[in-house]
Amino acid sequence: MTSDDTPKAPARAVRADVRRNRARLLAAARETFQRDGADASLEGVARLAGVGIGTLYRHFPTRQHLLEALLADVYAELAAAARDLLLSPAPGEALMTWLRAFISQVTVFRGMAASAVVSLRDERPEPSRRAMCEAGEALFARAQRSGDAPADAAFTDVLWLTGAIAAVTEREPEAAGRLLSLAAAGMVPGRR
Amino acid sequence: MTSDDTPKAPARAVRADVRRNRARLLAAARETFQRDGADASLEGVARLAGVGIGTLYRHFPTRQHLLEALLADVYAELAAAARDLLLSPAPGEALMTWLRAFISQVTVFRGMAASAVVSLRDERPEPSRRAMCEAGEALFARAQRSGDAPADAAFTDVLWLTGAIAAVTEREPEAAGRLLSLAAAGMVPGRR
DNA sequence: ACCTGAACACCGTTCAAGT
DNA sequence: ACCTGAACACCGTTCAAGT
Repeated sequence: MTSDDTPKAPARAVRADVRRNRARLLAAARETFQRDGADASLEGVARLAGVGIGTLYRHFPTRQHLLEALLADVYAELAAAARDLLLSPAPGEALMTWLRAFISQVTVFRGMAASAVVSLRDERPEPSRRAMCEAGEALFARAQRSGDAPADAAFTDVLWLTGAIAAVTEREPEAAGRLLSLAAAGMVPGRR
Repeated sequence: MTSDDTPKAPARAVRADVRRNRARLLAAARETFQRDGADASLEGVARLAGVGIGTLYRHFPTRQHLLEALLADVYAELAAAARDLLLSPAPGEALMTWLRAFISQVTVFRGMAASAVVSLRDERPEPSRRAMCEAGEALFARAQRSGDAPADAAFTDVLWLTGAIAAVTEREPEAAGRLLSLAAAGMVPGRR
């Protein structure tokens, strides 16, 4: 935030190191979690990244921090997808397409969806998640206006319910599709 | 299964011990899990039950076995509730009441609902769960016949979805109620 | 036949020492 | 300022010894 960048700051080289370590840790975590699930050994992640376990903890104090860093990329993509879908003509169809994408993206590895549900409950903003929620909410509000989605429902609940489906079906896309269709059409329609 | 019970079998006294240990373990697990959640230390459960850790493992080879033994009681109560509700006049209302009871009963402690979802996915019969599913299915079939529930939906999916809601809302009854209402009425009604 | 608990294995987490 | 990895703590699980 300093407006003048005097040449007394030699923090550049160090920063590159830190950033590279962070990137390596994220890549290693992605690879490890895809193979062993979100409960994989963090020691293994650090080893694959080529850093000490202490460095992992310095960057990501908890496993959930590491998982949310991976989710940030997913949320950014989903935000972009929601903005694109806002241009499509059918509001209900567009919302459904986006919810299917949400489930698909958030079940890249076992345990990721559960982590996403936790992150969605978190009160603090977190930029990429906030962007996704805003874009998704616009998509949902349009469906409400067109009468495709219930006027009295909250978008946060829609996303929560969709996350719940992702979390229980995990890597069974057909089952996820069935449960999403069921929740979309209604288990006991006509209920308020 | 022997039709003659010859007096040569002195297994009675031992059996009483075993059964008492099992009962103590279940009571201790219930108490411990209610306080610390389903991921509580099993060492603590054994200590509270007054038995060695080896005895716990002899009775329940995995944590999930222990949790499913606790769930068996819940399932038995839910089976009875479903049979009672089959006598009520409004099929849709009766189904909703039962699904609410399911969520409530299966969220007695943190982590119980996740265990229930796992147990529901299990292929093997398991008497009390089978009884609950049969009674619940009758309730659901009646709602389908009266046009309150979709004809093309499977009861196992309805229960799975309800379990998912229980698992993510856990000990927040208001949230569970909202998500259940949303899934009942439909997030995007008119979808197939 | 069942129970016990010491022993083993494994993992998360911290922090003193190093660069 | 950041990194390292040994050290500590804790827990799940087994199994030889006991009753």
